[in-house]
Amino acid sequence: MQALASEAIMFSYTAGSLKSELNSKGWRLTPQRETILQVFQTLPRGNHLSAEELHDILGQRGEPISLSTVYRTVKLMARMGILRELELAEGHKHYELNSASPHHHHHLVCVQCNRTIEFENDSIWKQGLKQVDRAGFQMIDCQLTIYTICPEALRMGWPASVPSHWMCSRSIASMEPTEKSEISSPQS
Amino acid sequence: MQALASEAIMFSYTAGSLKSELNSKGWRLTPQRETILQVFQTLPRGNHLSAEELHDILGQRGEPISLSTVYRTVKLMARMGILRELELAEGHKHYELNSASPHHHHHLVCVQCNRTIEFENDSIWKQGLKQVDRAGFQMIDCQLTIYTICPEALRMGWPASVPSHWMCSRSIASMEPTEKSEISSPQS
DNA sequence: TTATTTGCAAAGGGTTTGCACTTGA
DNA sequence: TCAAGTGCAAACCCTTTGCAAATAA
Repeated sequence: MQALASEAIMFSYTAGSLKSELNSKGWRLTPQRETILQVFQTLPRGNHLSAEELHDILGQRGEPISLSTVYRTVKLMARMGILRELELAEGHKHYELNSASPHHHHHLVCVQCNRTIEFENDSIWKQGLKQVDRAGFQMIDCQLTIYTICPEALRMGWPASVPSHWMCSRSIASMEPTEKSEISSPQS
Repeated sequence: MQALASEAIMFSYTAGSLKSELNSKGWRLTPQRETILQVFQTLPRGNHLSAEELHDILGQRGEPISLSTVYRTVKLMARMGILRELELAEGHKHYELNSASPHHHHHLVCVQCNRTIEFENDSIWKQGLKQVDRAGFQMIDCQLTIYTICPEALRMGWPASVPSHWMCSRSIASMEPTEKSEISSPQS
C-alpha cells in the first residue's frame, strides 16, 4: 500500500479490492459505492464528472443515488486515491478514475470564454515529483492549470472588448460554451 | 497591450495608469478601486488575499468597502490583468498583484491536513509556455498544484488512519491548520 | 447630466450536515 | 447486533445580483 519514493500513490480497484480496502478501515462496501466506482470505470478515458453529472447519470441508469451520498462517496474515493479530484476553472470539482496508468493531463483554460484544452507533459510531472521528493512528501496527483486568452478573445482586442456586463461571468459564456477539445503532446 | 509571443501578458499599474485604462473602457476610477489597488501594492511579496481578507484589511485601515464591491473589484482587476487569481485547495479564491516580475509560485498541498508549501520552478513555467504557444494562445498565468500526503500523515498510516469523521473536511483541519511555509527551488 | 458604481440585503450555486431510518459485516 | 451509510431537507459558505442612492466624468 505504501508507494516507493519518487512514485505516485495509485491503486487499481475492483469491486473486490474496494471491499477489502474499505473494510480494512472499518468502512463498508455498499451498492452505492460499487455502482459509483463502476460508472467511473466505464467512463471513456479522459472524461471527468462533477458530482451533479454523476448524480444525473446514476438516475438515467435507473440506479438513483442521493446527491449527498454522491458527494460523500466521491470525496471518500478521492481521499482513498481511487478518484482524482480536478479543480477546473468552472467553480465546481470534477472527478475521474485515478487508475494504475492515469491520464496525467493538465489544463489550459481561456479566462474569456472558458474553453479548455487538455494536454499531457511528462516533464511537468517529473518536475512535480522532484519537488515532492524534496519536501519528503508522497505525490498523489499533480495538475498544471494554465490561464490564457485564446486567439478569438485576443482578436476581439482583449481586454478592451470586454462587454460592460462581463462581471456576470455567465454573460460571456455564450461566446464559446465550455466546450472541450484535446491536443496530444508528444512529450514536447 | 498586446504581448509578444512566448511572454505572459502582464501590466504594471499606477493610480494614474489605472485611471486611463479604466476610462478607455468607459469605466471609472473610484476611491474604492484606488484603495484596493494600493492594498495589493503594499502587500509583502508572495502574499495573497481572499476577498474576505481584503475586506477585513480595508476595515482595519479605517477605509471600509462593502464586500460586494470588493468582490466586483478583484474580479474586474483579475480580468484586466492587474491581479492574479489563485485557486488554492481551500475552496475560495485568493488574489495577488500580477506585477511585471511576478512571483510564479506553485503549490504543494497535503490532502490530509491541508498543509501548503509554495515553491518556484522555472522549468514548469517554460513547459507551460510551450503548451500555450503550441495552442496559439496567450499565457496569463500558470499554476501547478500538487496533491500529496505529508510525512506526518504517512506516518499515521494513510489512508488507514483517516478519522472516521474526516468526511467533514474541517474535522481534520485541527491536525495541522492551513499553515504556510516556503521552500525555495534553485531551478532544480 | 447621466451612465457607472456603491452598499445593502436577498438570492444563488455548489457542497455539507443533522437526524431518523436502513443496512452491511 | 450495532456502528456505518443513506436520503432528505435544511444549513453553509462563498459569491453574485437587484435595486435605490451616490458619484465620476
